[in-house]
Amino acid sequence: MLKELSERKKRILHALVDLYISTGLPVSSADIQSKYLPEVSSATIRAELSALEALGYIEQPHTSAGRVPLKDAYKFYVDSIDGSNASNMLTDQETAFIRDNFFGRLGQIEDLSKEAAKIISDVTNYTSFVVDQSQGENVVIDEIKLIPLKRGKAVVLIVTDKGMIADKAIDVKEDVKSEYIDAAGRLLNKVFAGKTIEDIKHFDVSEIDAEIKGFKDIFDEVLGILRMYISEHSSDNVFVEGALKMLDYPEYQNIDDAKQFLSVISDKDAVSEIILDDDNSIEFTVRIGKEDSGVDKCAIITAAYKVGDEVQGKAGVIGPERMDYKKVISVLDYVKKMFSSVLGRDKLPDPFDDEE
Amino acid sequence: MLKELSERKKRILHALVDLYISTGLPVSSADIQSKYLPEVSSATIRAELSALEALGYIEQPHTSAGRVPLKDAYKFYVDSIDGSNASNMLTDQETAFIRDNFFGRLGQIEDLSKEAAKIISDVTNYTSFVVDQSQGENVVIDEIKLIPLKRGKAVVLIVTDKGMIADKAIDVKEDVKSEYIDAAGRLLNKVFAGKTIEDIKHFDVSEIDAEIKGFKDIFDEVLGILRMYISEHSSDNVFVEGALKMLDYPEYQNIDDAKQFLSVISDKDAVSEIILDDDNSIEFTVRIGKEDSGVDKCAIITAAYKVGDEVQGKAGVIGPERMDYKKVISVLDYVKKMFSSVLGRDKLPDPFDDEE
DNA sequence: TTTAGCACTCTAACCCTTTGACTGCTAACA
DNA sequence: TGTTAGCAGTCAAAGGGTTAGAGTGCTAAA
Repeated sequence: MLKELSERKKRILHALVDLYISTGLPVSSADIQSKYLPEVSSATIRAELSALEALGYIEQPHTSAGRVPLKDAYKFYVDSIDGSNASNMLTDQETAFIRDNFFGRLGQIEDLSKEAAKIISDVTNYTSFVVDQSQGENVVIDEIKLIPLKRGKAVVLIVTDKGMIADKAIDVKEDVKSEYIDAAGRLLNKVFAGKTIEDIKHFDVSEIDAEIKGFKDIFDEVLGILRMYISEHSSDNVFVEGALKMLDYPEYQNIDDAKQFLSVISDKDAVSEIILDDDNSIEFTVRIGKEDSGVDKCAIITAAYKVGDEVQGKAGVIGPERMDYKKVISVLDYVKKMFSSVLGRDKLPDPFDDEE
Repeated sequence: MLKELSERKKRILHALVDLYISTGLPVSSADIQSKYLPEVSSATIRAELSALEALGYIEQPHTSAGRVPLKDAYKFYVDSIDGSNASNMLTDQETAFIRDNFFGRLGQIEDLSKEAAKIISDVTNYTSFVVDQSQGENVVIDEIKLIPLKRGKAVVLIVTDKGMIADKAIDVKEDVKSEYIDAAGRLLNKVFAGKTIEDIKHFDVSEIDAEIKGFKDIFDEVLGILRMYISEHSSDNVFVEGALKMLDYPEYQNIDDAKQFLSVISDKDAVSEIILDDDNSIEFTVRIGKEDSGVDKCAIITAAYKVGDEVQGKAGVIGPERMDYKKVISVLDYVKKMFSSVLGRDKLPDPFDDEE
């Protein structure tokens, strides 16, 4: 199906997508001729367009209209940029903006993900998302801290190799001694430290039943917190920004489409399903017009960010099919580097101060 | 301005608002006559409508159209229900739904607020909000805990009389001794314990400059966390549900209005500003067509929920002016009771089990 | 193979007319 | 004096016809 096109056909197809991306209007042979191929006549281009239409790359909304790209045309277009030097599409201001915002935020992976989503949306003007997968099932519990407060409360801190995953206040009996809490803490560490989330899932309480007798209440609370984390965490690590920006594009001037889009995008489970269902090993994914997801008429560009060889999460953009792919890919590429840099303390191309 | 209307004018005005609420279309004299006042002719009603128009209650979109209610008409309409027995508007299913959902959730005030917002939106089919004010500026800091972790990190816990307000990981130098952390903790408590959030706002660092010398880094981090809390917390306790439901109403079929509405409603600061700027002492507020807030064309109904005499927060609905006021007021009234009941452990009209 | 020229097609915009839903007014009536 | 029936007047919305113009496909010549 993807038969090799002649060089001129390629140029024409590329020009057509380019024009359509910037205007959103059907592209005529004259447009292409005047702005991209002045050396041939519009009649020639018309003939080529006819051929491209027969090949299924483009179509006419009606007989006397220009051509509009179809999925294959976008795919062709995306392929033609992916290989090239994407990141120099960004202006110096833009890279500076991204970098400054990225390093302005220290700290938690959550803040970082959220910030990244905001940055991507700000720079591209499309809806963006970040799914953080770093806190997955192979997070190892380093330590559990039990800190007694006043009034019969205590705080449980669960510290992992990737940071903190939970901090909840629980009730303990008002009159409990601090030695008791300490003992409970030691027991909890004995039981949980070194285990992964995956381990906890299949955890069998009866095995250690005898030991925990005296600390049943506290033990159950902690187990409850861990279980909660396992069941709820999947939606906690999805960050969507700029959902309303989609309404600026003519594709979404129809209120029903807009509503459909917004309701999908504000459902974090749905978002994470859409994002995560493609192959983890591919660094860039571009999907155009995904019908079954509830966000048809959309293109989704995803980049996996890694530390070393391990995928830590995905960041991406969701926008109209007619999207500024070059820019989006450039931005995602740069953000990807930022992520690797911050998370893995790699060297960055630009000099900056960040001590470990 | 609120001159007393004749009984017939009242009936006609009430009928007109009723009809307009259910259809959303301008109401003609014949509509009112056939469905509400068959004993007089449409001509008579026309004469009355003319009078009501002169009084500023209603208007015609254009000469040959029916009448549409203006703000005063809605106010009149709302007044006419507020006094009556509002809560029997709800079906048994509805009260059961509210009650079950309310008590199904135990626990944190945040979960409760969020759940309440969801319930209100589900039952009324409008956008709802809950603002929790129980964690205001007179929260007293009980204690600050500094807990050292591995790898040069430490956790700061700020405990208040109302619960925990912050728990952030901070960096400390890798080689710092635990005595140092303890000392820093003692200093922090000396400085902050017993103070309110309000106090912190006007806190003058220079006063205690000498003492904190050795702990400057940690001290600054904690102060940063507190400042962050002060500046950001106002948006943490605003819960909005069902924002997209507004798009179902014909008033918001225009994409620009919809966008305007959504952008206001998804900005929590803006929401809390809109909600909180009216008098705290009034238990029910109905505002119709608030121009300056960015959500004109909307009516906002707010109920303050209390424990004892103290306002704990506000819950409400934001919807088209043409809103089912009776139902909304009934729902809010019932939710109000639920809140008082759960938070204050009052007695409820219905029997249910809730042990202290 | 490319090009210029031309006839053809189809949408979008515009204007004009018609329709029908209301009202306001008036004259008659209780 | 208040109410009503009847009727003329008004206006928005819908329908229909025309025009303008943007673009194409085709053809014949270069």
